[in-house]
Amino acid sequence: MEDILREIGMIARALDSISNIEFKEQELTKGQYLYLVRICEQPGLIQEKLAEMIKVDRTTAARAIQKLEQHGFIEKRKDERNRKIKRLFPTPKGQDTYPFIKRENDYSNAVALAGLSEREAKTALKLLQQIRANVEVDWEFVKKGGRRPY
Amino acid sequence: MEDILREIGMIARALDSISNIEFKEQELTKGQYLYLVRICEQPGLIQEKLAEMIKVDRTTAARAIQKLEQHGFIEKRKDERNRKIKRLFPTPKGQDTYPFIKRENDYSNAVALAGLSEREAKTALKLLQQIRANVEVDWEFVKKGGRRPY
DNA sequence: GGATTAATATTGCAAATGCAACAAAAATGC
DNA sequence: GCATTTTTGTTGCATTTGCAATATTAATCC
Repeated sequence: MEDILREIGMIARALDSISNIEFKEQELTKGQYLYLVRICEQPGLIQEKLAEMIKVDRTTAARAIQKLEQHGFIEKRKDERNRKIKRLFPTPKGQDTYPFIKRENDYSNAVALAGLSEREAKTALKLLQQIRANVEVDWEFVKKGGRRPY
Repeated sequence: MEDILREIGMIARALDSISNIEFKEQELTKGQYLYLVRICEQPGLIQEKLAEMIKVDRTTAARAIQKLEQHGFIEKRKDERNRKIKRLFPTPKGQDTYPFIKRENDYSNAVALAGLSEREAKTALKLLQQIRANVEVDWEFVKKGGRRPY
């Protein structure tokens, strides 16, 4: 059984750490870039879905989003149809920040894939998508209090 | 350019979240399992190297290790040759906890690889190892204050 | 050998993270 | 239509996380 967990953990922490350092220039504190890019790409998203996408606790997402709002990167708008939800939209400031984040992420991605052929990169993406799909089932199960048999 | 960053981030956060929930039974708080497994597998390790292995800030590692010591999972021993370093060793309690962590990690790994052939799993590991090697160069560079050109 | 630099460890702060608990609106069941 | 459950959002509290700054020993440079 190949142990891919540790590799994935190391890669994720290293890249996240790099991003957090580099995004300080944009006045974004730890983790906020994760939320902002997704809100820019899918305006109107609600925070519950965003937490699911990112795989983070609901309350963590709530506070990160609150900070983004306080610092003028995004705004929350009430929905007339459904008074329970608040839709998230980037402000002009948020939209201005987006290209910077995208460029940094693209660079990190290129660094990560260095030395791999086009074909290998495609394979990596495909395998990772499958792994992610597998893992998110368990994540939702355990998050809701489920107990895994091992 | 395939965007593997987000997939890796999602997978890592989901698995880490699952582990943190499941290891509460072992009285391990957030992240501590990462350090404990490695100390069990490489007794005598020093905390600086451990932080590098895990890809986490030195001070974060310092405090996680301090907690593990306070709760009796590991102990720090002074080195006679080099008075600068402290070597880390699991206590009997730590060693008792190790198999539980290993079993959980193995299970998560199996879940992650579900639906992949033996060959695909091997490929995934190989690609991830390469990606990790690529990424750790930049991590160390940026951690030391280096500025990446993007 | 003495001065400078690097490696290792620690502490002070400020901030993010996440569980528990709560609230309110919507969806579902009968 | 009403009771129950689910969805979505928030706040309190304890904890981890990480940057900056400091201390101490070891290693390197002339």
